[in-house]
Amino acid sequence: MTGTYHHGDLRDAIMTETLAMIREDQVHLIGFREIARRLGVSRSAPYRHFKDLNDLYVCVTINGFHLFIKALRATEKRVRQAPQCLSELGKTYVNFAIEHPAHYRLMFEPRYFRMSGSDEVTQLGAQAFAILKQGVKRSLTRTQDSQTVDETATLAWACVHGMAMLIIDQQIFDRPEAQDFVSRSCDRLLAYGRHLDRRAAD
Amino acid sequence: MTGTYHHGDLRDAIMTETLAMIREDQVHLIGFREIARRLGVSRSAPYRHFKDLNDLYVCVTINGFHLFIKALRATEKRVRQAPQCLSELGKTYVNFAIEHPAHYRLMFEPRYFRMSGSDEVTQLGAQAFAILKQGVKRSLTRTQDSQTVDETATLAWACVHGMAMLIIDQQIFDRPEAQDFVSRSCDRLLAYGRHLDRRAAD
DNA sequence: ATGCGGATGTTGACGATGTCAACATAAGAA
DNA sequence: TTCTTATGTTGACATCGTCAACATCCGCAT
Repeated sequence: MTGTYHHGDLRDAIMTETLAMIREDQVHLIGFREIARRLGVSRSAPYRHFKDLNDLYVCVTINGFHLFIKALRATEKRVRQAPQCLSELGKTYVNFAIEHPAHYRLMFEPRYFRMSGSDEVTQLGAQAFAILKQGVKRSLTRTQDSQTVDETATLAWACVHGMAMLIIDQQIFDRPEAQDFVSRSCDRLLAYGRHLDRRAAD
Repeated sequence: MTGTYHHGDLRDAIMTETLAMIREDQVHLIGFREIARRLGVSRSAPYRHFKDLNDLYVCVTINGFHLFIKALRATEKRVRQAPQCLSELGKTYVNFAIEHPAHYRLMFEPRYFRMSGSDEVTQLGAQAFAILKQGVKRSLTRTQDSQTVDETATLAWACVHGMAMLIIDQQIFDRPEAQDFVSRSCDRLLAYGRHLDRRAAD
């Protein structure tokens, strides 16, 4: 922070730059040498803060999961009625991907970054899925069969994940349009769920 | 083919090896040097057959799209009744991903391979989507509004793509179990579509 | 205040990669 | 046969991730 020798907050700067590069579709350029160059710091300075590239990715991914889980929990608290809650969880899910595309990619496309697994990441992913599953379970008032709940939750996950990927990947829509699409789609899928739930009573 | 100097069918062998490495989760190892090593050929022999790594990926991807479109068209012909046809198209879609995971990744996760776009690939992707969209359109007997058709097709795509990704990515299920899940889910989503279609008549 | 230890940044080195150019060999046409 | 073209090989270069050795700075105990 004094002259120029110490950067002051290199660790944070590296993580921020990484996210920026992912957002700007420059994943192929990511590397300690390039990041260091952009931050005006010598090539292996990053090694003082991260064991290796994989470690950097894991750290940012964990941050992302914390943000994600926080958003899901907030929605869970905000909407008390079960079926609406599920639909809102879906919107929150996809909107998170729209608003934090770089984090989302790290979290759900780890292969894209040649990231190898981490117990903490696995566990956070499970936590997030548990929230979604809980939402499904509460909205299926008549069918509480565990296998059905699991399968429905997986299907719900597939739908929101698919929407998220298509939107941030191919940029089919721009922001407001995408959010409208997501909102309508989640409502439609919810209506479907309720429909099924009723029929399951037969 | 004679002694050992000429390989005989190097081009094909390279593409096959590439697919094998993707299937075996060794994308991080893919490279001309490594592939050449595995095929017992010198390091830059592949350059006689592909301009560069990106070109290799594009060629394999194009093959994949041809297989994919063929499978979709076959289903389209096999099932004449509109709504069932859509559901079957969905199953065909996801089953293709299950049976050709490496091709599917190349086709729908181009970023994963640092693959830069190609007009031919884009065009083949559009062809595939058109088939899906046609299936949606034919099954929405009362709602032919173009925007609704587009949006529904996109949602359908998101659902099958999401299923495909979750299955080949996280290997949630093994083969037969996955296919059952897909089959049930596509039927459920179809029932949903018909339900909506009926309500749209109001 | 001084001086020392740990945290942070730098430089040199190594093996690996993608790619190009120059060269070698084989297959097929004339 | 000989010449052309397709295919495979080797050498070279810039780049990358990473480690080890070295330099500089900050904060704390004296």
